[in-house]
Amino acid sequence: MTSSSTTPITSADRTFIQLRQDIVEGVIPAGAKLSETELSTKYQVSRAVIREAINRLTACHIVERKANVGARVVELSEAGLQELYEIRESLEGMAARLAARNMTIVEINKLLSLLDSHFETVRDGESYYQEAGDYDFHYRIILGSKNQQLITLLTEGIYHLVRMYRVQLGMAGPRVTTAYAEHKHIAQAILNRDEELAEMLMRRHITYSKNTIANKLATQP
Amino acid sequence: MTSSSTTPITSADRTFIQLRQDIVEGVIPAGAKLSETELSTKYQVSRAVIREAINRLTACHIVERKANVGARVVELSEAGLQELYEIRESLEGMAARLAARNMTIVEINKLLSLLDSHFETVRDGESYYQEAGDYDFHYRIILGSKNQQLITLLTEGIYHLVRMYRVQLGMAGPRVTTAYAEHKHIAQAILNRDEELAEMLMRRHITYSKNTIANKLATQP
DNA sequence: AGACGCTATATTGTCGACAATGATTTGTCG
DNA sequence: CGACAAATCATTGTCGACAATATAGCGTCT
Repeated sequence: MTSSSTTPITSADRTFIQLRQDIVEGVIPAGAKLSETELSTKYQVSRAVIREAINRLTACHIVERKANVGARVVELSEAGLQELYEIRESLEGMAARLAARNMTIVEINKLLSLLDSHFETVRDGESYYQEAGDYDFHYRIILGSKNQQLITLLTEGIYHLVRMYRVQLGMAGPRVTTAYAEHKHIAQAILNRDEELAEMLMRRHITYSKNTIANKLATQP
Repeated sequence: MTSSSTTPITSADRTFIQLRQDIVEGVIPAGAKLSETELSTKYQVSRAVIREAINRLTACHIVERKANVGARVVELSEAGLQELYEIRESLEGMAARLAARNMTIVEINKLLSLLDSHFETVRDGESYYQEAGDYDFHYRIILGSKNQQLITLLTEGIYHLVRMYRVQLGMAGPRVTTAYAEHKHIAQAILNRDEELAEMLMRRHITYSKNTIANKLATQP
């Protein structure tokens, strides 16, 4: 996290974040219709701020809106997951490449020590790693790219959709330790300033990750 | 193009498209402040629809908004161009890869004949190619990826920013014919279903394109 | 004279009401 | 009895007014 404490000032910000969280966490289920009046009473704000929140959600591709009809939460599908992860592969691969180019030494060292601390939790058998740890790792590499547009595109846009898939499919499983090794390799490539390798490893890492989730989706849709 | 003629029904749609065009074309200059009241009188609509239009523009990264302060058109900079084209390289590279995988034979044939028609205009010395022709080519490959999220991300989001850079720097020059050859090679790779090569060629093509624009920006900022 | 604090002003954020559009229900006709 | 059409209803789109916040200008104090 950067030290810029971006406290949500405006009411629309709070509602947007709240709504997004409720959708990602599944409190509002996938495919549900978002009635503006209903939500305005539920969240105790005017319809205008609900409207703005919904508009921002559509920008993240978390909800879809049709003119004069209304907005619905997106449906989670095999095809959608495939598409999303193709984009992730592309974008985060580039992020890894740029991180290998632009991350400072101290940032890389912090990344490595982060992985070390992860290793301990993994060895202790806690599956804590999956959610927060994985997020931390990818987040730091994205920031390390120093590409502001890429950063906002991923962190504000795509990542919440990714989280939505993960949360609503109840991710867990044997992939944890494997992912740790892959993270380690990526960090090593970044340390070596090997852009090519960093990108390739990240792309493969994400492809593997996609297959894991796709299996979950196939077995328990 | 799909046959779905998405006629902008709502007033906010029209205003959004109009505003976006005015910004991209430079009628509203880069860095300008967007006063809501001012624009509402200028475009003869309520402040609410101007607000919604501006919100959509921020989603495209064409304008930036600060809470309780206002919205400004983004500034065009060397760094911004760099960032934008790194994203383009990544995303359109992936699009080319997916196009090689998913485009139908008839789509590929149409792409090739499109290039043939382009060749004639190039040989006749018309620089028409640069704007519309280049756009057509990339657009078809993006659609050919069959990845809906990628399609909207590029066509609704990033491409308008790219166009803004191009338009406001007055693109033209000797790159035209070179780009044609690159396009030809990419199409050939797609025809051969060579995903790897298609992605690589597209990435290089975009890198070259970036350098051309960067030179313009360096000489006549 | 310079800096700090306060007030005035302009702009954005929020709200409730009205208008327009789409969906539903009901009634009539074949 | 089924299907089509018209009217009713609910929901979204749009608007003007009010409240909250930031900026700018002025005055005062050190």
